[in-house]
Amino acid sequence: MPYSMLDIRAIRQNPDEFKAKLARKKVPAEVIDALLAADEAWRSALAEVERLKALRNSTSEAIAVKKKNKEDASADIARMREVGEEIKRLDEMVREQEAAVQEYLLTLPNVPHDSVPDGESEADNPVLRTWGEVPKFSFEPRAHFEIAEELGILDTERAVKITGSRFVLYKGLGSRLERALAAFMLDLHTDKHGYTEMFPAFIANEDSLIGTGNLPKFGDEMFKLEGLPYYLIPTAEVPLTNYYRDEILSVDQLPVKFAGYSSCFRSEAGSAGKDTRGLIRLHQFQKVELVNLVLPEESYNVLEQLTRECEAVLQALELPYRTIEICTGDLGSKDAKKYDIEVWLPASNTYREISSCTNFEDFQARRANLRFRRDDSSRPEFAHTLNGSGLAIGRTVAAILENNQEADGSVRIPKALVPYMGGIERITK
RNA sequence: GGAGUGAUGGCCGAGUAGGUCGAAGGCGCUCGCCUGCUAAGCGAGUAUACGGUCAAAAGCCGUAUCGAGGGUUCGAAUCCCUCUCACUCCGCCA
Repeated sequence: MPYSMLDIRAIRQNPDEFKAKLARKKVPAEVIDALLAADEAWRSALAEVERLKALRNSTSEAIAVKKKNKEDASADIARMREVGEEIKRLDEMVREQEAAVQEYLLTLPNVPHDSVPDGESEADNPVLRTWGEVPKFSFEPRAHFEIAEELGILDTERAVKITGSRFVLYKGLGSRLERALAAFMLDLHTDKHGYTEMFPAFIANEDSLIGTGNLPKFGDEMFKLEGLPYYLIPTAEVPLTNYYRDEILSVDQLPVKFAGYSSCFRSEAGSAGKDTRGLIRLHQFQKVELVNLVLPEESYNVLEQLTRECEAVLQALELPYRTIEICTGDLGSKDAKKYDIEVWLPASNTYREISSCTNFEDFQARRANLRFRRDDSSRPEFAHTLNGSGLAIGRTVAAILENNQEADGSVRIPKALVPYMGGIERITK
């Protein structure tokens, strides 16, 4: 039952190593000490209550024998009645201590991989590679939301009326473009990269969200259904990673490669005032997400491969991008190592995140109890999980509109997408 | 939403007047034997988690687990309560 993101036994054996590694994620050493103290208290209470339970079990057997032989067992029964009370009391203590240990383990962040560069913030993320030519315009490039409104393919005002701010409504060829991108990305990943297409429910339960690491810490980043233990998924990562939760896979089932299309819902708590216009930051956006479940020894190779698979989408769409490596100061709580892919957005004259590719190692697998067996006689091991956006569709739309805009306000459809647009090569007024 | 039935190990499936049941039996699987291929046959083995022991693994010891949680009891797969899920029928519905 004890799910944990970190291996408590490993922490017991090498507390200093964990303190040092977690210090890179700004976890004070005292937290590890407190965890170990709670763990010690839990284990000693557990040892005591198990000793009493063993006594009760053996005595109960003796009572059964005595009764069968018509002997008097009342002294044993009276004694066990007291032992039972003591067990009840100690069980309560064990429960409390175990909950305390779990609380620590569920809220501690993942350990960053040794290769992750040190850094304080996103400003310190090294650029790994840059692809494509940044377009030159003979005019002042306009923002995607201006282009889109003028072309009549996006209606933000009415979306606000219908729902509220940070929601949009695609219309006409805008809607078609969304649909075309989803289909194109899914086809690319299933046909070229060996993924299995998945279409999950957009609502997940609490166990699933604990499994991926969204709960208990990040509940306020999601929309919860009122009165129900359900949340709108913030990404298809949640259903896809939890697909094999509480299961033991055989080794020949690995690697698992799922490509899932879904809407993604985010409360965007704490982002007031940021990216308030356009398609960059919404409460709902669509995304094709890639999830990999792999052997531990392969996960870092797979991370490189996964990143290339996501980059392949931008290359096919002829959109300039760069790939950066996330430093310790910018690394997410769940992440062991992460690359971001950033697409060029001419209107803001900057690269903007359009995909994150992350290796969680066994962090999620522990929480989700997702294991595999190397062969029939070996013990189950935790798999490694990875995911990457391939890609966020709203931001891809924004990138196409801005990079492919023309002086007359029209927008070129990337060649690879034309078949998905029913042959339409250009969106005009 | 209404009525009913059910939930046991990888699968199927025994087991309710509480007692040595982690749980019969079968299937599957693994290893070995045997048969000049295959099939059949014979023998052995075949859950998970946690704690302890150990440098570690194996092994060994202990605890827990028969949908989940709680209760009764010296003792619960078996009795009681609550919940969840699945299936069937009715109603409703894209």
